[in-house]
Amino acid sequence: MIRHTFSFLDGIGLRLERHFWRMGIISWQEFLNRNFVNGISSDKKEMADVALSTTLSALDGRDAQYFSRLLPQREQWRLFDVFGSNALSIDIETNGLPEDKGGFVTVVGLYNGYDYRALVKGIDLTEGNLKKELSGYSMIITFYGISFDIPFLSRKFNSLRFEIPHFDLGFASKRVGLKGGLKRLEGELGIIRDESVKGMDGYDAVKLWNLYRRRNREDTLEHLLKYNMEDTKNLFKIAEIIYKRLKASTGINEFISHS
DNA sequence: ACACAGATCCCGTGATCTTT
DNA sequence: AAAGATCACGGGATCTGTGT
Repeated sequence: MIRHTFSFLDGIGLRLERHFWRMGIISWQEFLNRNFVNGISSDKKEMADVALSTTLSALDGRDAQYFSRLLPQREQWRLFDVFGSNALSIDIETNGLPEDKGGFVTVVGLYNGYDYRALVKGIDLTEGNLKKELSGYSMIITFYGISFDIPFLSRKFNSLRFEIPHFDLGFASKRVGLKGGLKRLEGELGIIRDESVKGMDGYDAVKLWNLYRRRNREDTLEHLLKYNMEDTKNLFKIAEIIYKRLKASTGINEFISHS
């Protein structure tokens, strides 16, 4: 989808982008091949050509940081086809308190499509380990992580940087007409939760953590991790679905030759 | 070369939503 | 309860294409 995207260019919005598609300009290369493009002046065309060739080489180099700055948050989903194969879903649990009242991260769940990893406070949740686990990935997937998980982590672990594209399924799902939180979304998309964590929510995770700390019971921690794992893994499945729907909603599919 | 009309972008503001 | 992005909405600014 990123190769069909023009709306990051100066003075090009979503409308002009669609206009290009209608005229048969559906990729950067086709834009570059033309000397004139209906809808923009030749001055603008030249500027766009320069910008596009820079972007083209950034794509060749799979420069995730470049693209995270290029696209506004709400359009970062367009990078999923290029960076999704090297993406990491993130879901944190906390002790439930506001940060200025002693709130802290208890669990950071990470899933790259193959392996699930959980860093647990008091065991292996350290800034260094987090950095190690995050490094090398090109995209992060969260559910409203933009307003919760990522700022929370950033403030607790000062040196962490999330300078890669962020596919936030909370806002994305809303855009394709799906309402509600993660659990409800799973239900609507037919994603089944494991019996042991069915009906649980974030507050249950808080209670499980407190139980684990007070009674030091390993099985409560395992239960908490199981819950977090379901959340984290499901983000990946949902990302695939939402990406397809978002792409379809742009109308681009009508202009891509079916072969 | 110039002016106009319509298209499009862009920048507030305030309300809304979900996360633990 | 706090944070952050988005949406809807509207008005102002800018650009494009057309006609004279």
